[in-house]
Amino acid sequence: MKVKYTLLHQDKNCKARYGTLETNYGTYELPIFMPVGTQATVKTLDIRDVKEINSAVILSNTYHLWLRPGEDIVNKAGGLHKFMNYDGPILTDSGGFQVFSLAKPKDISEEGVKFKSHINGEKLFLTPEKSIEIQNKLDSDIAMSFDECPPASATYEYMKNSVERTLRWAKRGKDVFNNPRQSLFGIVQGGYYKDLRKFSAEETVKIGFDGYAVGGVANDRESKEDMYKAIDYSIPYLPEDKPRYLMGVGEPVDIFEAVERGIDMLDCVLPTRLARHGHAFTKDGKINIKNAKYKEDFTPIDKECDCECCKHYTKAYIRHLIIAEETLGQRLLSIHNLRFLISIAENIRKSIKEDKFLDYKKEFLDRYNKVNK
RNA sequence: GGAAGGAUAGCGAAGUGGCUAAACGCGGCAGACUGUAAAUCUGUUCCUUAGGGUUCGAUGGUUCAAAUCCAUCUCCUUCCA
Repeated sequence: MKVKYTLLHQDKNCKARYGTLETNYGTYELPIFMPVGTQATVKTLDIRDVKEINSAVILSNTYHLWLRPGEDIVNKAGGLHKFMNYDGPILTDSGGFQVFSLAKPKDISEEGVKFKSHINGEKLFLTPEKSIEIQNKLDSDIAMSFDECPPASATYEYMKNSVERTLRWAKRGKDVFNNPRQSLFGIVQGGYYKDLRKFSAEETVKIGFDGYAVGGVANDRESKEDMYKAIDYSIPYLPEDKPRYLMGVGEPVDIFEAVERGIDMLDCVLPTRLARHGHAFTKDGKINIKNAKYKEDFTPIDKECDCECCKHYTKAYIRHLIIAEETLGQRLLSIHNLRFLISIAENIRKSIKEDKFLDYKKEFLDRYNKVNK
């Protein structure tokens, strides 16, 4: 089935929305934070860990699975869900982000994008049709349109051409799309140019998708204000009855700012990457567990947190694990950081239903920023 | 008792007359990370009141100049008795 969004309540004081998303694997409340599992695994976690933290949708990546193990193998396994033993919704990114992270502007043509494999340097060519065909085979619940994700610093002229090409790619992808149980989301680009965001959003909606994403954000060390503007420039042109997904964001503060502007879904590698690098979110700000001051700190990372890491382990122990490069440390911190963001999303949903989103946002951020720098 | 090799910053290890407060690695201390080329990357790591000061086992020499050459001593490793 196609995912179905139902708007149940909008906060009286801002654009924050509470709703539900019906999927092949049940109905979930939005807004949600979605963990990233690029290579059919949320790094360091077992699928039981992922369920334990009350995760809903998880991400995977077309580009990575295309290269390894190959979409045909995943297809033979019975699709991505069976392959990775996950009976919840999966969203696959199209490889569009890899256009940003792996390809150079000169490698991008009307037909598609030339890549050099990050694994062995092999020359690869990915097109909108190919991306969709791979995603159809992977059999995720939500496929993403193949887009160019240009840096925020791109010139107006570059961005305009890119937006127009991404629209043509979106159309081409939709035309070959043929998996009846899968949904397809379009992606709004346009950087921080108001008119390009509007144009991109309106034209993407004209093509018609099951949901809409705001992309091209948080990829160029731009200011947070610019990033929030990009959302503001895009949202007004998106239909109310479709889910809105902000791609690749973010930090706790960004989740609040995005939801306040009408975003329903977010994903980010930050919680798991920070975890692997020894950083942890806490209600009193982000901490670096490797700091010497935690050497003899026998308290949990966040004593108010309900995750398996905080219930059973101390900072001193996790610090030891991370410094000794024991993978359990990375796993425990990943569980904690993901649970931290997911529980924020839970509280956000509750607050929107009570028209108290802005109160919750202020309460959370006042405390989070107080000690943090 | 004899022979050979060695002793360099917290550790390991380069350096064999000036460009050396001394490469590099580890360890230590910090920082970055936003649709994952990311268990990665960056900075820093003798003291300092920032002008300098004191270093390369110890002491004494040679030299304009020594971690680098010479002498003696101390300790370590290996080999021969």
